[in-house]
Amino acid sequence: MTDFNDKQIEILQTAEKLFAEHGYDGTSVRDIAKSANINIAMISYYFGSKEKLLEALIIYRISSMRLQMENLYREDLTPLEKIDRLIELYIKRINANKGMYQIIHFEISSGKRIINCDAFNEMKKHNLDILKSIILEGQEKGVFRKDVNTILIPTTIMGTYFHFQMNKPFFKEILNLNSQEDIDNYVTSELTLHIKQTIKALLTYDK
Amino acid sequence: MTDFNDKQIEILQTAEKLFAEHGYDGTSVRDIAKSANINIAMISYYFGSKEKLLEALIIYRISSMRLQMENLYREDLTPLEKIDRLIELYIKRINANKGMYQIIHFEISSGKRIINCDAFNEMKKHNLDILKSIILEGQEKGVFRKDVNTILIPTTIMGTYFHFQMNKPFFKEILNLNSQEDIDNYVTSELTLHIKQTIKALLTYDK
DNA sequence: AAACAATTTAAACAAACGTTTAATTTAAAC
DNA sequence: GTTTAAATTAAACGTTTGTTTAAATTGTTT
Repeated sequence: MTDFNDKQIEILQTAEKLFAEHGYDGTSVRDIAKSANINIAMISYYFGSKEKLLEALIIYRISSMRLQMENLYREDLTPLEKIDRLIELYIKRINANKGMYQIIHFEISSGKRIINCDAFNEMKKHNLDILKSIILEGQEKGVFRKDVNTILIPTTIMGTYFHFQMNKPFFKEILNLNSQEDIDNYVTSELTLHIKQTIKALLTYDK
Repeated sequence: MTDFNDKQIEILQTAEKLFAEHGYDGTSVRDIAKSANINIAMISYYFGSKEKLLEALIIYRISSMRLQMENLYREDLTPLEKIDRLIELYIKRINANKGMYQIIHFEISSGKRIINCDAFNEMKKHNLDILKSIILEGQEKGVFRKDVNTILIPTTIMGTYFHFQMNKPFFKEILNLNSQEDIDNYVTSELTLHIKQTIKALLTYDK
């Protein structure tokens, strides 16, 4: 089911790029074909339809998006250090799958297109469980406060990241970030720091 | 420039709803015409084109989106209380303009469509200035820490809110929120609390 | 080399798209 | 009541959309 040949993968990657840039509806199969240097009919030939191409793309990407968090859970780190590492992993993964997230978020939030987000939800649940266990560990050790809404912590981490990316033009202006490289640097330094600082403050703050 | 008659406003509101639900490209002028019970030609007649309709919509909405933050700045509250009020104002306004934000975010982040987001950026700058003065006041009073990235605080507030809304299906499932009413209640209680708690922790936490 | 299936192509398909036209109805002014 | 402008309509415009066809090419097997 998830075995695609080189040609199919090339189409999937091209589609991913264009869907992320211009949206699903904003991208025509001719755009994809031209960008991938293939004939239009090849999309129907390999995937059946444009909609099935989107489904295939989501399956193709999500299956390889699982976080390598299991080892983190077992590592010999303090709860605070684990939170730091967790945030780094989150950002690293989103950065590596920026396009896919852009697509999924729009298609899910629009709610119109019926896409199989079960795999996506399962992944989120799994990540949430790992976070829960880390926080519980911190709470038992008396380092973390107990009245935090654990479920909303990944939301704050990812929300901050995405909202920054969404308002790139604004931040480019007020932070004098002229190139994409400047932005990437700001993300991996300042933004990551801000998120770490925020979550750690939330977890350890005592009123 | 910003004076629309009743018919135009009806079209604008219908377009706002559909654009927010299905995206700009996902909505046809025929969809809008049918939903607003008008003839297709009326859109060209009143606005010139579909793209100009979008521009008119953004002008129409953004001009009435200014926050009533000026009074907040002058009110006799502690910096912490002002932060609380600020967050409430943020969420209240986003809730009232949910559709517009959905549209703007997608169109801006896609970057393809050239829309006049100057007014939008000006508004954000203005809100940022008010936040800066509140934080400065808190810092001078010794209540707030001084090594926070003020610029990214609205990003965390709004990002958390939007990322929650984007993942509604996921939260519906794990939080047993069955109706839209349940979700709205969760937003105004739990989610708002979480955001307040997070920002206050970030501002007052001392390492 | 012949036969076969898999791949790739150009061309055509009907449907939907945004927009325009020209005719008609409604409203206002005189 | 006639005239003039604004509002509204159905129909058509030329493109672009996703998809299919049938022929041509390539690769593999015998």
